[in-house]
Amino acid sequence: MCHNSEMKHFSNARVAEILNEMAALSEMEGEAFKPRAYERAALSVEARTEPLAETLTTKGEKGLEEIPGIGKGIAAHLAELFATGDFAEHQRLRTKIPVNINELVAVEGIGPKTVKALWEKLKIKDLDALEKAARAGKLRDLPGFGARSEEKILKGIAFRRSAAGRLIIAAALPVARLLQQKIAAFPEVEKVEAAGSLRRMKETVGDLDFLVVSRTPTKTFKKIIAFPEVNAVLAAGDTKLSVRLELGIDMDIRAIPAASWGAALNYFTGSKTHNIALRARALKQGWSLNEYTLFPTEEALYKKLGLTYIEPELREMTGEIEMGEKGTLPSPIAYDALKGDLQSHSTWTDGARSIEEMAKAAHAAGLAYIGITDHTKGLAMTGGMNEQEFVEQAKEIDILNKKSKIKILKSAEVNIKKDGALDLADDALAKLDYAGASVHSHFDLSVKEQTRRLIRVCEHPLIDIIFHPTARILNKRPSITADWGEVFAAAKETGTVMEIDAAVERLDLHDELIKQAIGAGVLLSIGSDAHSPDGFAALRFGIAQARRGWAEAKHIINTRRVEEMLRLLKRNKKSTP
DNA sequence: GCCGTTTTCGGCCCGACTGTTTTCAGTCG
Repeated sequence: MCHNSEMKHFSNARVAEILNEMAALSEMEGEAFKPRAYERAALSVEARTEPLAETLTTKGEKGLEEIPGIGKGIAAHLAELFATGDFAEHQRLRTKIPVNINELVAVEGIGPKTVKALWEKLKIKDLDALEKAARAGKLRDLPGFGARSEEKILKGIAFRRSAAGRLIIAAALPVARLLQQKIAAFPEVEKVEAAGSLRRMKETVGDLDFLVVSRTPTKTFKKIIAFPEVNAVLAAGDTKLSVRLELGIDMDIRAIPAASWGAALNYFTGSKTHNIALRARALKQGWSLNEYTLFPTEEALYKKLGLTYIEPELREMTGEIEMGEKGTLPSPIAYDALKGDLQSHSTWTDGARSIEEMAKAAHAAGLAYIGITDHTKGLAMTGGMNEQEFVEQAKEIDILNKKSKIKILKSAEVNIKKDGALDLADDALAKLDYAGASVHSHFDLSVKEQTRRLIRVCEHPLIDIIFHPTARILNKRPSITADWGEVFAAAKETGTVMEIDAAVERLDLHDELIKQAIGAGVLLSIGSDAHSPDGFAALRFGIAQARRGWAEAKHIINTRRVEEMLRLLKRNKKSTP
């Protein structure tokens, strides 16, 4: 039995990391099914809001077993982890191959088998050693490796490094909220807020910036230092505390007087270039703006500057000041504006839950309709469906729609082949309520080929939406390169909708391209890309990205009721003369 | 290692693509 006081601290994110490491380790062992089991468990843990430590304390191992993907085996491992700081099976496998697996497999194109070979033949443990070996041309001696593999790996490392130290917003936000709650609960604390890129809902954040109004700041700092989430103290003064979080990023906390809350919040929210422009504007008006200027609210600050209030997501110096001056800023889409979700998956392919369960979860998330967009046959890895299977799925959806509280739409995520052709026959596409298509391979075609490929999809009369258009994976795979001006022009011309995929590791389209697409007159959709009921929570991040791209509700088709949304789709429009 | 209104044991893992290969291993969502 473990008692709470003796329990080691592990956040859900950290547990998920360890489970993913177990997946890789058992993959190296040549296990066929265990890796998938560990991966599923990791996904499940990552998506959970309640800390596992709490589940374990209140409900014991049985409570852990209730989590989908966690059974007796993993529950026992986790109980051991929380009690002792590690578990025997993990230690046993790690001793065999003592390398930084998560760091290595994060490089695109490197998987567990490669990691194993790298360790056994070259004793490569981490990214630095891998880079050195690749530069020295040592990798090409390994079986199955050549000069091109080295090149590819070096490219992967470079991309990985350029992203290092930044967390995707979905990983940072829950921890920030938790820390905020804990600090807010201190009796001497009057106010606490997270500022910085997190408040601007940037796709990745490099650190957390907190502002706090406290009667006894040093006392507050002391208590923060004692948080289990804090790994090390970098600096601790009277007004500023800087710590390294277990999360892998730093956190700065600044104690400020309540009277300058607005100015400080504004200053520490950024962006830097936005702030510089505000300060220059103040100087022009004959006064000086800094974080200590006496503005209790941001609203008062913007008003004094002669600007309409500018939402944090818009503060990236892309014209917001000029428009704030003229009062022509867009009203960004509200966080509760979506009436439906247009991309989700079920057990028919790689989703974790049935259509019925996904529909129920979408309803619980406040949606009125949901599109089921399971994969097509070309993506065999996901169990992609053929034409006949779509017919069968349609029957199930018809039956569910008779009793479902929300409208379930028949759709598909059709795979786009190298040349822009699709892997599902037109007559199958015609039977759907709408169809989306997306790129899952051939990421590095030339700009010309990639552009032509996407335009060809736009020109298909039965593809209504292009899902995750750039195919990027945050911190892992760069966007495909295409002439987006040309692609958006074709989308506008053909009435093809571009998606903002809200999946936390995608956020695709991203802010800049969203703005460009809107400028080109293209309509957008926001899709959760949910593979489980938890997946709908991601919609929030898609909306944030839309706001950062200056999208208003009118630009996003699924802010409309289902009939109205469907009328906007290419397939339901009368052909223009 | 998980899961079960077809199963508490035997299913799960489907195939395209890449880079290296003369027949295949590894990655990917």
